[in-house]
Amino acid sequence: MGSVASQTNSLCQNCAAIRFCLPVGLSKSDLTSLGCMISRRHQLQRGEYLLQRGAPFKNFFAVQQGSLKSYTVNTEGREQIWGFYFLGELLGFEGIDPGEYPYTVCALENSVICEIPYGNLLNIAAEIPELQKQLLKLISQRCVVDHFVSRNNTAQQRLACFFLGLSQRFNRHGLNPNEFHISISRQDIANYLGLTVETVSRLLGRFKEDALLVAHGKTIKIDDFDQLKAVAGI
Amino acid sequence: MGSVASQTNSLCQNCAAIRFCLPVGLSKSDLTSLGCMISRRHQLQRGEYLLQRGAPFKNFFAVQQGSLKSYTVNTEGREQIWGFYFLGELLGFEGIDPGEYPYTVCALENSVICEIPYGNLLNIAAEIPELQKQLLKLISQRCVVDHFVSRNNTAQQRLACFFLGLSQRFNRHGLNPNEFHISISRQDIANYLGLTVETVSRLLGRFKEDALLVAHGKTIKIDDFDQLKAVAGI
DNA sequence: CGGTTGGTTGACAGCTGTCAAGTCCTGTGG
DNA sequence: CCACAGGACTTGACAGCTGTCAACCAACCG
Repeated sequence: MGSVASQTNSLCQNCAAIRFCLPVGLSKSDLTSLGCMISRRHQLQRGEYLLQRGAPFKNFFAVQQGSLKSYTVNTEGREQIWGFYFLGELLGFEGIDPGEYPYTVCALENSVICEIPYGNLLNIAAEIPELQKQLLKLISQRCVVDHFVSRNNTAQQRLACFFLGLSQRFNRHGLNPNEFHISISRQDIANYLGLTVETVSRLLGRFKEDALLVAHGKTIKIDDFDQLKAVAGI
Repeated sequence: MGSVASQTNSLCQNCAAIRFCLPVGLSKSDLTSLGCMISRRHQLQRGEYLLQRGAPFKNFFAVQQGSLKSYTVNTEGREQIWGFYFLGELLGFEGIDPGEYPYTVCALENSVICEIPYGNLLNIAAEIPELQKQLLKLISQRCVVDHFVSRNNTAQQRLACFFLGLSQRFNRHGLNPNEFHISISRQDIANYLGLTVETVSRLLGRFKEDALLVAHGKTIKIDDFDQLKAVAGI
């Protein structure tokens, strides 16, 4: 797990996520204060860990580049994925109450992650109303994201919901909502949705047949949004 | 939907949830400030609505008595339950980002709910560090609660997880973790877990046979915690 | 007492998981 | 550039869990 000593005062100003991460609505001086909050930036290779389940809660993290997944392992040794994290998204706050992180987090691709000490963030958020608002907004957003796929849905509905949710998130980030690249394996998709790889694979085949979307490797191209929504049941 | 004009200055001081709701760690004067935040208290009969999906986000809510469920209805007319809310638990923050509540909330039994205008709460939280901390802690708690049951689990694992989670929450509230009363119907349990009533009913029968727990109507009595955890796979 | 709602139990079908084999992709090393 | 190895992904056969449909029982209430 690498890290870089950096000129923290410009960390946020030059970030690609400035329009939707924590800095939304901040003045230039407030932005500098926030940048100074960032205690370090983790540079992770694919498969490297940002944190381990049970580690004492100290920091929030924000994705500056790349993507991550969080997961736990149950007694049977099965991985259970909580969520995926993309550019500008926050993670770690589920550790506040228990005082330790409830999940392990690892990089899906080469990634850069900002580490923000929680205590400092609280202090500065109390002084900058816009930051406080945005902090809560991002947490709220995350809660909705993780409810987007319901346990009630059939396999087909879940998978459709999953892609619609991704599309929505990427769109928010200024990316193309119709075609995007994810570093998530079929296994991880299946796991996140509570399905098996085989089921996911079969459904992707069916989605392609029905001209809903094409998953070519890690590239997703949504061909028929309305139909996909219909299939998703939303 | 009824409401009571009230002496807001003492609202929090006499509440049964004072030790785990928002007031944790507050001085008496801070407590009064918080109490004054409460714009009204909703008194709901069973089945009455606190809010409807799509209503503009304005307030947080805290459960002062009773219990609630939040849910959406999909295009097929199927109810999809997001969560249940008990004494001292917060709800509504999922509306922050979208600017509207993403779910309908209705009372599972006769309940009393504190309404806390979001803007005011932010202002006061910025001034009272303990309140800010507790606010985030409660939100964090909720995020973990709703991840307690994984989509990966089998029906049996989900149901076991569900009761373990309830037990943990009630324990936190100073109630008996081994035997408790819930106002949740079998249908709502099934729905929350992504199962059918029939499956839940059958599993409850099996749990009883295996001496794990007895569900007599709405009363849950956990007989063998370790075994139940083993079944839950946690 | 009867009607209604909620809960339980049974029979059966179908979706999805399991197991297995085969194919594609990617990175590595010659 | 090619060959190869290993993993990721796809496809098929089959079984079993869970959903669906139906009937029945229990509790509650007018």
